[in-house]
Amino acid sequence: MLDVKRIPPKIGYYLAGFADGEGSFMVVVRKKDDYKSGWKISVAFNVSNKDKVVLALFKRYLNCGTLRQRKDGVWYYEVGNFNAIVENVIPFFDRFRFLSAAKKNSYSKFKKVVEIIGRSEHTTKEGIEKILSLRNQMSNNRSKRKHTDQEVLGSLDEDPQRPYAEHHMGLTPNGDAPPTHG
Amino acid sequence: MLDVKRIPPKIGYYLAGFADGEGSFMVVVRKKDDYKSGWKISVAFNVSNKDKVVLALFKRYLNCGTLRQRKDGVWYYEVGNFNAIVENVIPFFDRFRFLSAAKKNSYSKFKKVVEIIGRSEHTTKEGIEKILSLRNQMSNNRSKRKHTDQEVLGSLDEDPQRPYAEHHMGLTPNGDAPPTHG
DNA sequence: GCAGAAGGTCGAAAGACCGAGCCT
DNA sequence: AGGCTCGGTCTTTCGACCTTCTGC
Repeated sequence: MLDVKRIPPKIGYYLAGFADGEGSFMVVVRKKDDYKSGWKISVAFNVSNKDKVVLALFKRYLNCGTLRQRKDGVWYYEVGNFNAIVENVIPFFDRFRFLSAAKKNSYSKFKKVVEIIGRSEHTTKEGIEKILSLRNQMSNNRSKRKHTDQEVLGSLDEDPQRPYAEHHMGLTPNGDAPPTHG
Repeated sequence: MLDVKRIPPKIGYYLAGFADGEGSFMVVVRKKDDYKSGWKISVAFNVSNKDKVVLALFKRYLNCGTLRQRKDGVWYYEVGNFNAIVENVIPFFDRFRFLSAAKKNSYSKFKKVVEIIGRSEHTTKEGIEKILSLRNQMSNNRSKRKHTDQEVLGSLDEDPQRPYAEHHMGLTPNGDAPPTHG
């Protein structure tokens, strides 16, 4: 757990102000065929800038995340590790709070999604429905998304035990009869 | 003069961090035919954002400047008043300092230009040369500029009494012989 | 079956400018 | 003659996404 009391306030508030303008809290929804539900749901925090200095301060004081240079030359700081989001990122921004309406909004929705994932409900239909709803309420929604709610939720209605039931009815992968439990 | 001691540090550092990412210090060079030198030189500070909240805090705590909404919907905070730059903006950012290399650079160059203008040297050829040089050293230079150094400096070499001397050698605008001083 | 690191990219939101016009 | 405000807009930097790969 990040000890926010050890962070100099002048650094903390500065980074919070910087993140208010340049940062982004994301709910990531990706199609993954090897996932039971077919969807990989995660959260991430990122800040990008041409200048590396402030991003290095984020890495240092949040004590987590990765710093890389993108192909386009822009420096990119990102925390995708769920435990680090819970133990470091959230305690930081709960101490050094956002002031803009937009960031307050997306951050509070982000935290609700984190709670759902923390209870491992992001693998259930109900959890995913809640997460998609929260994602839609986020102010940073730019509608650049590839997968609509309908696409995600529709696929969840299928029986996960027989994902290709429609196409492989009555067949097992190797053509043999299904094994019994005995 | 802005009393920076009265600004809550948490607000001050937050705004400095925000300005590090979203703000801009500008040296403004505009063509003005009714100016003696033909060029109007000034400085300005601005911050823009879709969200109005933080910009309103700038106006409140810097206690100067204008806040407006552009045609494209983006909110725009700007300080163009020279006295306010000297009495409010600079004391603020001298107290709540920038951390990124890029902003430190452009801010220090900006202050040097302010000093030159403060001594009223921006009306002399030497002053304008210094200002253009500093403008070129600024990290926020995006080369979007309309007027090149050559264009500005070249026009300063001309005798203001005979602005088209090079092209009208030996000719007066009406084709008559040049008038004598008598 | 799930998570994280790393790499890549579109397009809107910013920055970073300019000119007119008003005021003194 | 010069300072400031308002109105406007071009261009690039980002925000906000996506994919693949690796590991257990």
